[in-house]
Amino acid sequence: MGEIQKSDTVCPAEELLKILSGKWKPQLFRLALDGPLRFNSLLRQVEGSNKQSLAMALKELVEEGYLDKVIIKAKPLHIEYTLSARGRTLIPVFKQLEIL
Amino acid sequence: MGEIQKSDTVCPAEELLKILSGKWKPQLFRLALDGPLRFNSLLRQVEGSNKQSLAMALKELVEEGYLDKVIIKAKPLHIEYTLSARGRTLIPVFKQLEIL
DNA sequence: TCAATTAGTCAGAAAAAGTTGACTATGGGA
DNA sequence: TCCCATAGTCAACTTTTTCTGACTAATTGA
Repeated sequence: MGEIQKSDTVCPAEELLKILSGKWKPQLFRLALDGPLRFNSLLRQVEGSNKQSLAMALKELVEEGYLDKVIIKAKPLHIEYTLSARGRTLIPVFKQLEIL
Repeated sequence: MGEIQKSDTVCPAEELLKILSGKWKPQLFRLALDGPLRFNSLLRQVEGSNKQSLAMALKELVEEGYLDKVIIKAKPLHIEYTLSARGRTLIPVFKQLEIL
Protein backbone atom coordinates (compact mmCIF):
# COMPACT_ATOMS: atom_id res chain seq x y z
CA MET A 1 0.00 0.00 0.00
CA GLY A 2 2.73 2.47 0.93
CA GLU A 3 2.37 6.21 0.74
CA ILE A 4 -0.24 7.97 -1.30
CA GLN A 5 1.08 10.22 -3.98
CA LYS A 6 -1.17 12.28 -6.18
CA SER A 7 0.26 11.21 -9.49
CA ASP A 8 -0.18 12.79 -12.88
CA THR A 9 -3.52 11.11 -13.26
CA VAL A 10 -4.88 11.23 -16.78
CA CYS A 11 -8.15 9.46 -16.14
CA PRO A 12 -10.34 11.02 -13.44
CA ALA A 13 -11.65 7.69 -12.20
CA GLU A 14 -8.18 6.26 -11.88
CA GLU A 15 -7.26 7.75 -8.53
CA LEU A 16 -10.51 6.82 -6.92
CA LEU A 17 -10.27 3.27 -8.23
CA LYS A 18 -6.79 2.98 -6.82
CA ILE A 19 -7.92 4.08 -3.39
CA LEU A 20 -10.92 1.79 -3.31
CA SER A 21 -9.22 -1.29 -4.62
CA GLY A 22 -6.53 -1.89 -2.04
CA LYS A 23 -6.75 -5.21 -0.30
CA TRP A 24 -9.45 -5.24 2.41
CA LYS A 25 -10.77 -1.81 1.51
CA PRO A 26 -13.93 -2.84 -0.31
CA GLN A 27 -14.68 -5.18 2.57
CA LEU A 28 -14.07 -2.48 5.16
CA PHE A 29 -16.33 -0.14 3.25
CA ARG A 30 -19.05 -2.73 3.10
CA LEU A 31 -18.80 -3.47 6.82
CA ALA A 32 -18.89 0.25 7.58
CA LEU A 33 -22.35 0.34 5.98
CA ASP A 34 -23.63 -1.82 8.84
CA GLY A 35 -22.21 0.33 11.62
CA PRO A 36 -19.05 1.64 13.23
CA LEU A 37 -15.86 -0.36 12.88
CA ARG A 38 -13.45 -1.20 15.66
CA PHE A 39 -9.90 -2.31 15.12
CA ASN A 40 -9.72 -5.47 17.18
CA SER A 41 -13.19 -6.59 16.16
CA LEU A 42 -12.19 -6.29 12.51
CA LEU A 43 -9.06 -8.27 13.16
CA ARG A 44 -11.18 -11.13 14.49
CA GLN A 45 -14.05 -10.65 12.06
CA VAL A 46 -12.18 -10.25 8.77
CA GLU A 47 -10.69 -13.64 8.03
CA GLY A 48 -7.12 -13.66 6.80
CA SER A 49 -6.52 -10.03 7.65
CA ASN A 50 -3.70 -8.69 9.77
CA LYS A 51 -2.98 -5.69 11.99
CA GLN A 52 -0.66 -3.89 9.66
CA SER A 53 -2.82 -4.10 6.57
CA LEU A 54 -6.01 -3.20 8.38
CA ALA A 55 -4.30 -0.29 10.10
CA MET A 56 -2.97 0.96 6.77
CA ALA A 57 -6.30 0.54 4.98
CA LEU A 58 -8.19 2.33 7.75
CA LYS A 59 -5.62 5.10 7.86
CA GLU A 60 -5.86 5.70 4.12
CA LEU A 61 -9.64 5.60 4.10
CA VAL A 62 -9.60 8.20 6.88
CA GLU A 63 -6.97 10.33 5.10
CA GLU A 64 -9.03 10.31 1.93
CA GLY A 65 -12.09 11.30 3.93
CA TYR A 66 -14.22 8.20 3.38
CA LEU A 67 -14.20 7.23 7.04
CA ASP A 68 -14.19 9.29 10.22
CA LYS A 69 -12.05 8.22 13.15
CA VAL A 70 -13.86 8.90 16.39
CA ILE A 71 -12.56 8.49 19.93
CA ILE A 72 -15.36 7.17 22.11
CA LYS A 73 -14.86 8.26 25.69
CA ALA A 74 -16.98 5.54 27.24
CA LYS A 75 -16.60 2.51 29.52
CA PRO A 76 -13.76 0.92 27.63
CA LEU A 77 -12.32 4.01 25.97
CA HIS A 78 -11.97 3.08 22.31
CA ILE A 79 -11.98 4.19 18.68
CA GLU A 80 -14.70 3.88 16.12
CA TYR A 81 -14.44 4.27 12.36
CA THR A 82 -17.66 5.47 10.78
CA LEU A 83 -18.71 6.23 7.24
CA SER A 84 -18.30 9.95 6.56
CA ALA A 85 -20.48 12.11 4.35
CA ARG A 86 -17.96 11.60 1.58
CA GLY A 87 -17.99 7.88 2.25
CA ARG A 88 -21.74 7.82 1.81
CA THR A 89 -21.39 9.33 -1.66
CA LEU A 90 -19.76 6.03 -2.64
CA ILE A 91 -22.80 3.95 -1.73
CA PRO A 92 -24.48 4.30 -5.14
CA VAL A 93 -21.18 3.52 -6.86
CA PHE A 94 -20.85 0.26 -4.96
CA LYS A 95 -24.49 -0.56 -5.59
CA GLN A 96 -23.88 -0.08 -9.30
CA LEU A 97 -20.74 -2.19 -9.25
CA GLU A 98 -22.65 -5.02 -7.62
CA ILE A 99 -25.29 -5.33 -10.31
CA LEU A 100 -22.77 -5.75 -13.13
CA MET B 1 -0.93 -8.62 -12.75
CA GLY B 2 -0.55 -12.33 -13.29
CA GLU B 3 -3.38 -14.78 -13.68
CA ILE B 4 -6.93 -14.08 -12.72
CA GLN B 5 -8.34 -16.36 -10.08
CA LYS B 6 -11.89 -16.11 -8.86
CA SER B 7 -11.12 -15.88 -5.18
CA ASP B 8 -13.40 -16.33 -2.22
CA THR B 9 -14.72 -12.83 -2.69
CA VAL B 10 -16.74 -11.56 0.24
CA CYS B 11 -17.66 -8.19 -1.19
CA PRO B 12 -19.43 -8.30 -4.56
CA ALA B 13 -17.76 -5.13 -5.83
CA GLU B 14 -14.32 -6.39 -4.90
CA GLU B 15 -13.65 -8.51 -7.95
CA LEU B 16 -14.80 -5.87 -10.38
CA LEU B 17 -12.71 -3.23 -8.65
CA LYS B 18 -9.68 -5.45 -8.90
CA ILE B 19 -10.17 -5.94 -12.62
CA LEU B 20 -10.72 -2.28 -13.35
CA SER B 21 -7.96 -0.92 -11.19
CA GLY B 22 -4.91 -2.54 -12.71
CA LYS B 23 -2.35 -0.10 -13.95
CA TRP B 24 -3.31 1.45 -17.32
CA LYS B 25 -6.73 -0.16 -17.37
CA PRO B 26 -8.81 2.89 -16.47
CA GLN B 27 -6.91 4.83 -19.10
CA LEU B 28 -7.41 2.13 -21.72
CA PHE B 29 -11.09 2.06 -20.93
CA ARG B 30 -11.34 5.80 -21.26
CA LEU B 31 -9.51 5.81 -24.59
CA ALA B 32 -11.74 3.02 -25.84
CA LEU B 33 -14.70 5.37 -25.41
CA ASP B 34 -13.27 7.53 -28.19
CA GLY B 35 -12.81 4.73 -30.67
CA PRO B 36 -10.96 1.50 -31.42
CA LEU B 37 -7.56 0.95 -29.82
CA ARG B 38 -4.46 -0.29 -31.60
CA PHE B 39 -1.47 -1.75 -29.84
CA ASN B 40 1.37 0.29 -31.29
CA SER B 41 -0.62 3.52 -31.22
CA LEU B 42 -1.30 3.01 -27.52
CA LEU B 43 2.35 2.37 -26.90
CA ARG B 44 3.19 5.76 -28.41
CA GLN B 45 0.12 7.53 -27.04
CA VAL B 46 0.09 6.35 -23.45
CA GLU B 47 3.08 7.97 -21.82
CA GLY B 48 5.15 5.79 -19.54
CA SER B 49 3.49 2.59 -20.67
CA ASN B 50 5.26 -0.48 -21.96
CA LYS B 51 4.52 -3.42 -24.27
CA GLN B 52 4.22 -6.06 -21.62
CA SER B 53 1.85 -4.18 -19.37
CA LEU B 54 -0.37 -2.94 -22.16
CA ALA B 55 -0.52 -6.42 -23.68
CA MET B 56 -1.47 -7.88 -20.31
CA ALA B 57 -4.08 -5.20 -19.58
CA LEU B 58 -5.66 -5.58 -23.02
CA LYS B 59 -5.65 -9.37 -22.73
CA GLU B 60 -7.39 -9.26 -19.37
CA LEU B 61 -9.96 -6.70 -20.48
CA VAL B 62 -10.73 -8.95 -23.45
CA GLU B 63 -10.88 -12.07 -21.27
CA GLU B 64 -13.29 -10.38 -18.90
CA GLY B 65 -15.40 -9.32 -21.85
CA TYR B 66 -15.03 -5.55 -21.54
CA LEU B 67 -13.22 -5.21 -24.87
CA ASP B 68 -13.55 -7.08 -28.14
CA LYS B 69 -10.45 -8.01 -30.11
CA VAL B 70 -11.12 -7.65 -33.80
CA ILE B 71 -8.83 -8.54 -36.68
CA ILE B 72 -9.21 -5.96 -39.40
CA LYS B 73 -8.46 -7.47 -42.79
CA ALA B 74 -7.61 -4.20 -44.52
CA LYS B 75 -4.67 -2.40 -46.05
CA PRO B 76 -2.25 -2.92 -43.24
CA LEU B 77 -3.83 -6.00 -41.66
CA HIS B 78 -4.13 -5.15 -37.99
CA ILE B 79 -6.01 -5.61 -34.74
CA GLU B 80 -8.51 -3.32 -33.09
CA TYR B 81 -9.77 -3.40 -29.54
CA THR B 82 -13.27 -2.02 -29.20
CA LEU B 83 -15.61 -1.54 -26.28
CA SER B 84 -17.98 -4.51 -26.04
CA ALA B 85 -21.59 -4.44 -24.88
CA ARG B 86 -20.38 -5.44 -21.44
CA GLY B 87 -17.78 -2.71 -21.57
CA ARG B 88 -20.46 -0.15 -22.28
CA THR B 89 -22.29 -1.17 -19.10
CA LEU B 90 -19.34 0.35 -17.25
CA ILE B 91 -19.80 3.79 -18.75
CA PRO B 92 -22.24 5.01 -16.08
CA VAL B 93 -19.98 3.62 -13.36
CA PHE B 94 -17.02 5.62 -14.64
CA LYS B 95 -19.20 8.69 -15.03
CA GLN B 96 -20.23 8.35 -11.42
CA LEU B 97 -16.65 7.88 -10.26
CA GLU B 98 -15.63 11.05 -12.04
CA ILE B 99 -18.06 13.32 -10.25
CA LEU B 100 -16.88 12.30 -6.78
C1' DT C 1 15.24 -9.09 -51.28
C1' DC C 2 15.51 -5.77 -47.62
C1' DA C 3 13.59 -3.02 -44.26
C1' DA C 4 9.73 -1.31 -41.74
C1' DT C 5 5.36 -1.87 -39.45
C1' DT C 6 2.19 -4.78 -37.36
C1' DA C 7 1.48 -7.22 -32.64
C1' DG C 8 3.07 -9.39 -29.70
C1' DT C 9 6.14 -13.17 -26.11
C1' DC C 10 9.71 -14.30 -22.69
C1' DA C 11 12.84 -14.21 -18.80
C1' DG C 12 14.72 -11.61 -15.44
C1' DA C 13 14.96 -7.32 -12.62
C1' DA C 14 12.85 -3.84 -10.00
C1' DA C 15 9.20 -1.82 -7.48
C1' DA C 16 5.02 -1.96 -4.90
C1' DA C 17 1.88 -4.22 -1.89
C1' DG C 18 0.92 -7.26 1.73
C1' DT C 19 2.23 -10.27 5.80
C1' DT C 20 4.59 -11.65 10.04
C1' DG C 21 6.07 -11.41 14.64
C1' DA C 22 7.89 -8.52 18.08
C1' DC C 23 7.18 -4.52 20.36
C1' DT C 24 4.82 0.00 22.41
C1' DA C 25 1.56 2.55 25.12
C1' DT C 26 -2.75 3.65 27.54
C1' DG C 27 -6.77 2.41 30.52
C1' DG C 28 -9.26 -0.52 33.68
C1' DG C 29 -10.38 -4.58 36.71
C1' DA C 30 -9.06 -7.97 40.33
C1' DT D 1 0.49 -4.59 41.27
C1' DC D 2 -0.38 -7.69 37.64
C1' DC D 3 -2.90 -8.77 33.75
C1' DC D 4 -5.92 -8.11 30.01
C1' DA D 5 -8.03 -5.34 26.49
C1' DT D 6 -7.74 -1.36 23.78
C1' DA D 7 -5.15 0.29 19.27
C1' DG D 8 -1.71 0.52 17.23
C1' DT D 9 3.94 0.79 15.17
C1' DC D 10 8.22 -1.16 13.28
C1' DA D 11 11.57 -3.81 10.62
C1' DA D 12 12.20 -7.66 7.91
C1' DC D 13 10.38 -10.77 4.80
C1' DT D 14 7.32 -12.73 1.00
C1' DT D 15 4.32 -12.22 -2.74
C1' DT D 16 2.40 -9.80 -6.48
C1' DT D 17 2.66 -6.47 -9.94
C1' DT D 18 5.00 -3.86 -13.19
C1' DC D 19 8.94 -2.82 -16.19
C1' DT D 20 13.03 -3.63 -19.30
C1' DG D 21 15.32 -5.33 -23.12
C1' DA D 22 15.83 -8.99 -26.26
C1' DC D 23 13.51 -11.73 -29.31
C1' DT D 24 9.62 -13.77 -32.67
C1' DA D 25 6.60 -13.80 -36.61
C1' DA D 26 3.49 -12.22 -40.24
C1' DT D 27 2.51 -8.55 -43.63
C1' DT D 28 3.73 -5.08 -46.83
C1' DG D 29 6.08 -1.46 -49.51
C1' DA D 30 10.22 -0.25 -52.11
